[in-house]
Formats: sequence, C-alpha cells, structure tokens
Amino acid sequence: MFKKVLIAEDFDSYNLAVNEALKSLSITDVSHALYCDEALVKIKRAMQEGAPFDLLVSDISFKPDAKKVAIENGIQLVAQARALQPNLKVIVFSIETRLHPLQYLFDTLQIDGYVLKGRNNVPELKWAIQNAYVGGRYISDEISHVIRNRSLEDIEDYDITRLDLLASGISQSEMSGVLQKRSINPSSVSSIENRLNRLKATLGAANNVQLIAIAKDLGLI
Amino acid sequence: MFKKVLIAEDFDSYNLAVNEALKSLSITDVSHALYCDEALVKIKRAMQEGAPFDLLVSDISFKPDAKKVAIENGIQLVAQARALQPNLKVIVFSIETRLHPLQYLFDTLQIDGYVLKGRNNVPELKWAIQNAYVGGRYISDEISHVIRNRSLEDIEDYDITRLDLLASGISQSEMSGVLQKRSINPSSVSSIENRLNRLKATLGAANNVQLIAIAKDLGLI
DNA sequence: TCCCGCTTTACGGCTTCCCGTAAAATCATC
DNA sequence: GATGATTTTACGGGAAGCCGTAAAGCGGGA
Repeated sequence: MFKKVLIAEDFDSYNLAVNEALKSLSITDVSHALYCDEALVKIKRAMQEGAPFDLLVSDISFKPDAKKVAIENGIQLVAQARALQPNLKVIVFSIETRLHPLQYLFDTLQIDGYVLKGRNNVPELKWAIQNAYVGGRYISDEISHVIRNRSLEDIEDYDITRLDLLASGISQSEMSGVLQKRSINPSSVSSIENRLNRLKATLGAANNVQLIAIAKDLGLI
Repeated sequence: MFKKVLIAEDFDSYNLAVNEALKSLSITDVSHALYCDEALVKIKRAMQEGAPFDLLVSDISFKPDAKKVAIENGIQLVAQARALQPNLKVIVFSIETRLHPLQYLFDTLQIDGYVLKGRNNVPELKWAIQNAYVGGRYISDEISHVIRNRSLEDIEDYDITRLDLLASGISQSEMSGVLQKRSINPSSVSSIENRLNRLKATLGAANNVQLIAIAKDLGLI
C-alpha cells in the first residue's frame, strides 16, 4: 500500500474524512496542505530529500481568502505536480461535476481516481486509494456518465476566448477589433458568426444568450 | 450545555466534523439524520417520548438521490421543526451564501447560529454551539457581510423566472407568451424589456448575453 | 500550373434586441 | 370619486444579431 501521502484540501471537515480513510488503510505518513502553493512546495521538498510522496489527494476548488496565492486551484496543482514528478499517483476529491474541467483531468493529466464529494466519501476514498495502488482508476458513479459524453471534443481554445469575450458584453464587431489587436485569426465579423454558429450547433443553443448559459453550466467559461 | 442534539446532514465528511465539535464539548447524546424527512420524524418521536432535542444542527442543501423525499431542504426542515417545537435551538451549517435564502432563515425563522462550511468548521461549530446555549447567535464572518449587503434586495422571484426563460434561448416575444400562459404579470414584451433593463442596470450588464453570464456567476440561475 | 477543398471574408435581407417616448391602466391617498 | 404616482403596454427607429449566398484567399496533390 502507499506509504507517504499528501492531502491538498482547505476544509477541515474533508480533511477529517480523508484522514479517516487513510487510517483505515493503516497509512500513517500523511501530510496536509491547506493551499495549493503549500502543496507544491511540500512535493518539491520531499523529492529533494529523496523521499517523494506516493500519492496526492487533492481538492479542485480552494476558497480564496486574504492570503495571496500563485496556484489557485487543484487542476493547476495537479498539472504542476505531475510535471515535477510524473510517477506521482493522483486522486482528485471535489464537488466539481462540470464536463470541461473533468475532461482535462482525465484526458490530459490522466489522474488515477476521482471521488465526488457526497454522502459516503470515507468508503469511496478508501476504495479509490486501493484501486489507484494496483494501477486501477476509480471514478464516482455520478460523474462516470459525464465523462462518457464526448460532445465537446472539437471545441478549441480560441472558442473559449470567443465565448469569454461574448459573455463580457461586447458586440461581435467589437470582438472583431479585439481579436485583431491580439492577432488571433480569423477575426472578421463573419468568421466570429461562423464560429459561434458552430458552437451553437454543437451545444444545442438557439442564440448567443443560451450559448453563454450553456457554456457557464458546462464550465467552459 | 446542550444534552441532546440532532444533526441533519447528508455528507459523511461533515458529520465527522460536527461529531468532532460535539465531542470536544462533551456532548454524547447525538443523533444523526441523513435526510430531512428522517430528521423530522426523530424530532416528533423525541417529543412524544418526553425527551425532546435541545439543539438541531442542520445543513440546507441535501443531495437528491433515488430516495423519494417530502422535505427537500434544510430551510423547510427548520421551518417545520420550529413549528413543532418552538423552543428548539437551531444552528444551520451550510455552504449557502446567497442573500435570499439566508434572509428567510434569519428574519423569519430566527435561527440561533449560522456556520458557513469552510476552512475551520470544527472550532466554528464549537463556538456557535456555545453561543447558542447562552442565548447568543454566532454567524460566520463571510455571511454577516452578505446579510449586511442588501444590493440584490430588489430582485424578485419573477425576475429569476425571466432570467431562466431568457437563458433557455427563447426570444422576448416568445417569453411574453409563456408568461401569459402561466398568468404571470406583467407579460407584455415591453414589460419584459423594462424588467431586463432594470436587472441589467442593477448587475451592470451591457446586454442580455452579459446579463445571463453575471446571473450564472451569482448563482441566481 | 491547375484543380480541388477548405477557410476566411464580404454583403444583403430579415429578425431580434435595444432604447426612447407616450398612452393606457392600476394603485394609493385623500 | 378625483388626483397624482407608478406600472404596464404600445410603438417606432436605429443597432446588433441571425442566416444564406457568393467571392476571395490559401494549402495540398496530381
């Protein structure tokens, strides 16, 4: 079983739950980080000391407070942690159910488990940890069906930019100017219309208003 | 100190935290309810047996699952519990930060404490329980700001309906028809424009698209 | 080089949104 | 019931969005 585990989680309640799960697996070498920055520092230090972590259990959303932080969320943390230590096993423990952030975690970062915060986290976490240890990948039921939906595959980064600009209240002709200034092609009003139409078709939106509503729901913007 | 406490909370993680707080106050007679219906039954039975609860610690949002329930959320639970047993002390323990539901809890139901789920729940819960016992009322810092901020006060329920309809992709003239069918007044296209304009002014949106983006961000819809 | 397919751009019409103004209806108060 | 304030409705003109068509640009392959 895993020997050395790091938990990146800001709520004390959830830390209690993860502790409980680890205790039941007789894992005693457990470190806690209440902020992402802190977590990355601990990972670095552990590697330098020749005693790297075996497993990272990380939340996604960290409540902002007075403290100024460089890494704002668990997704960035996991990305940077994996860049530092590619063999680090990662289990994400979050309330996030939106497709886009999850797709990135599974497809690009290839995490080793996802536990959706819910009614029975202690047994779920325990199971996820055991699975990750033997090279498996546990995913909470409620989100495995979300992941199976691949409808968003052909949405590119600039589409997100376009949606962001649209949601900021500017007109499409103004957007054309902004895109030119950022030298993003295509930038003509017609192209913007085309791209937005394509997005509307993909996401089943009748107009720009609904498009933004759906994009918000999916976590695209 | 309180002798007999009921906890209405569906997540095991948060139940661990409340347990921890109660244990540190040497409160041992603790019951749990994972559903609101179950909680109300326990309150009733305890009264009938002549041993009513002293304190209810309740969540607001309960995750829906296969189980069919009559009481869907903690606000309804608190209202019904207080109707049954007016002297019951109530502490709400939730992630809810939106003004509207909180106002009802404080102004109408007059709850005895509100702990916002966050970084340090165990000490906060402990403090809230101690305060409630001596007739005080503990409120998490972040929430007392919200309660004081009345900027969203003039957004009424039908405004949410209008935003919902707008986000569903229909045109304003179609919305007029829908509102008439539901006999919601005003229903004319002009009125819809007026209301949406008022919302845009309140929320600082330049057009309908941005309005929906902001409404999504604020959790209005 | 020419052809082909794809993307980008341009443009025109039609619809919807946006923003005034003004009339009609409703409500509160006396 | 009259009066004034507020809300609701109606309408019109200009701006923006929506949609189809067509031309121009661009790259790959024969």
